[in-house]
Amino acid sequence: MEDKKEQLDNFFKSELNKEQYEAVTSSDGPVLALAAAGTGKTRTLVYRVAYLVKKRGINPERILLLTFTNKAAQEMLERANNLIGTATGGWWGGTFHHLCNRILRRHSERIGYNTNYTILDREDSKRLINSCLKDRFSRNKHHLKADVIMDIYTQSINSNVSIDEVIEDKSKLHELDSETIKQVIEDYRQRKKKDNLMDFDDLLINGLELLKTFPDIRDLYGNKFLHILVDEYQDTNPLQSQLVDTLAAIHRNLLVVGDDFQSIYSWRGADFKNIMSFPERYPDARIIKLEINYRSVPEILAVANACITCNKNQFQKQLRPTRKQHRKPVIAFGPDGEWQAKFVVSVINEMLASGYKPSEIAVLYRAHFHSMELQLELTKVKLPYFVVSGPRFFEQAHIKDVMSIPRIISNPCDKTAFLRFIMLFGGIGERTAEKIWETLGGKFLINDDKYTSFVKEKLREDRNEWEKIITKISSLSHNLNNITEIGNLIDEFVRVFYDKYAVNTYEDAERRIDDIYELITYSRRFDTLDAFLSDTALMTNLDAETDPGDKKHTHSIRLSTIHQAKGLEWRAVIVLWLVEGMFPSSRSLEEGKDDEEERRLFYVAVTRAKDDLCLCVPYIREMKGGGIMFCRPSRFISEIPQDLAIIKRTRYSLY
DNA sequence: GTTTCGGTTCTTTTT
DNA sequence: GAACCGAAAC
Repeated sequence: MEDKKEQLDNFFKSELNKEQYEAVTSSDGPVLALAAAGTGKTRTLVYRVAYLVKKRGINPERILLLTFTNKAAQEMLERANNLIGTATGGWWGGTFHHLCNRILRRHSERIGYNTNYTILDREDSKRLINSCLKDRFSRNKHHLKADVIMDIYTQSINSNVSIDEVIEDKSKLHELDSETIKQVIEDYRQRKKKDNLMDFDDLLINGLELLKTFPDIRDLYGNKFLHILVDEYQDTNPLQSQLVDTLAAIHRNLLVVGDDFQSIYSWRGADFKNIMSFPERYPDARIIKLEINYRSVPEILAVANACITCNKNQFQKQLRPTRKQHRKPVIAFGPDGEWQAKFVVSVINEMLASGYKPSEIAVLYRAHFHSMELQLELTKVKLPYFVVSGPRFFEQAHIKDVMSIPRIISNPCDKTAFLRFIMLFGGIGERTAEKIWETLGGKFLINDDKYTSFVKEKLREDRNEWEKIITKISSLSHNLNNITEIGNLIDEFVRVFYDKYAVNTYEDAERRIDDIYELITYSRRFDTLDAFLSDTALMTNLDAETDPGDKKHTHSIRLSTIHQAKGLEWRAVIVLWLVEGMFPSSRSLEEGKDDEEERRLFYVAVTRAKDDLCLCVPYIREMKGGGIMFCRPSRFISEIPQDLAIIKRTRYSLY
């Protein structure tokens, strides 16, 4: 027995460096791990989980692992399971939204919500705000945009600031009618409550409210989670940190991991000072610094270190290399986007020829549209690539179209879904759809006579198709939560109606129909309709979330925004469009904001690379009107000392 | 009064 | 490409 324990100890010692070991094996109480890029942050978390279960005998159900994406949580728990040796279920891991959803599905009745509430994604929320706007100003012109209102609302919530303050802040730029905005936001709030809807922010607010107002619920979860681990702590917003503090109040076994250099979500309310004030909120916290970088060659780290010293408001620390000298990063100057695309293709070809696998190469950029030319070029030369969530899978029009059916089945008060569904049929537009909803009395009842005759009257050529769908839905009404039946229903809907609709509406109907079949297959992983709906609503992207063993992932070059590259690494990283106005983006510098977050973003891009880093700097940008614009190289390029990089000009080869 | 269609404008980052 | 707006077509 003693032997085994010692073996276990030695195992952890041999697998980790001194600081990692300290974090992994720390006894109870709060711990702050400041982990610079590539210093084994994930490794530390994974081993911590394994240590708690294996060495300390903690039941996995009593460990909560909060991460930035659901995928990250999945991966970590999988790796921990591998370490432990046996697959253990019952883990609680995922995003803050995920956690809140899980809690709310059990207790939301306490705050006046049915437990089968529907989650609104951004587009849904926007539509709902728009409809609130219309209700209030039916005829009168209103110059307000739903986008603006939502932005104000979200910011106020995520930064924990009053709506007035947000408006005042914005009013420095544009005059805003604060009374109207507040009215519309209030309408929006009430509509959500009445129709049993929650937007992303509501998940956090309501989750927190549940914990704050009901001591029994707070104690239930406070007691349950013996250990709480939080990844990417530098990107938590006030709401999220309150959630953590509330949940950790009883046991106080809290391990947070983060790096202020990599805080890139301030526009979502995140503030890296949150991580720095951790020791004030937890005076007994142990602070562990991880600075030894295992990922990148020294030449890349030199560029990263040079970059971040230009930020004044950071807590200076150095990345210490462990790897051998390799070669310097390349900065490539050339004419325009077309050149860049061709150059990148030639670089990739060179890398593939020298033995790199496609999956070891990533192309990163500031905004999705920066990769347009490259995508065309890659397609042309038939290099396999995949884009990490341009338009997100579940936010595409055709997916939302078919998803509207399960949504109204799950929550008959979901007006947005109902309108979307009924307006697919020719002859029914916004006006008619609203009237139909009124006839129904704000709730979808499949066999309501008044409503069926009304719809039939309005329908033009799709009457038969509509009847078939309705019959199918009502035949299902006893089996509502059965996911297989729902899959069959969508299948039938496509065959009877949507296939034809798609062909008439979209150029790429075939691809879209394929997507829908993929969706049906995907749905079969879930046990219930409700689980399917809430998981998909919280999911970013089907590609990013499906198993990494997928062919697409192992044989393709990855194209992604830097934001979505967070936490990942590749042998070779190519960064596009390093010119002023694109990166840093001109919008981020508006309103007198400083450029430090953009620089942190650049730092994140650089530190993703293990062996090779290539920064592209075209000097001509084609504008929308067809004109061109000359660009200055990004300040992040100018800030790199000349001797740290190899400068290339207008050539199609890397070395 | 409604629906549909065509033109215009904008695309930072995301749970 | 897709959301929004105004004008033609039903």
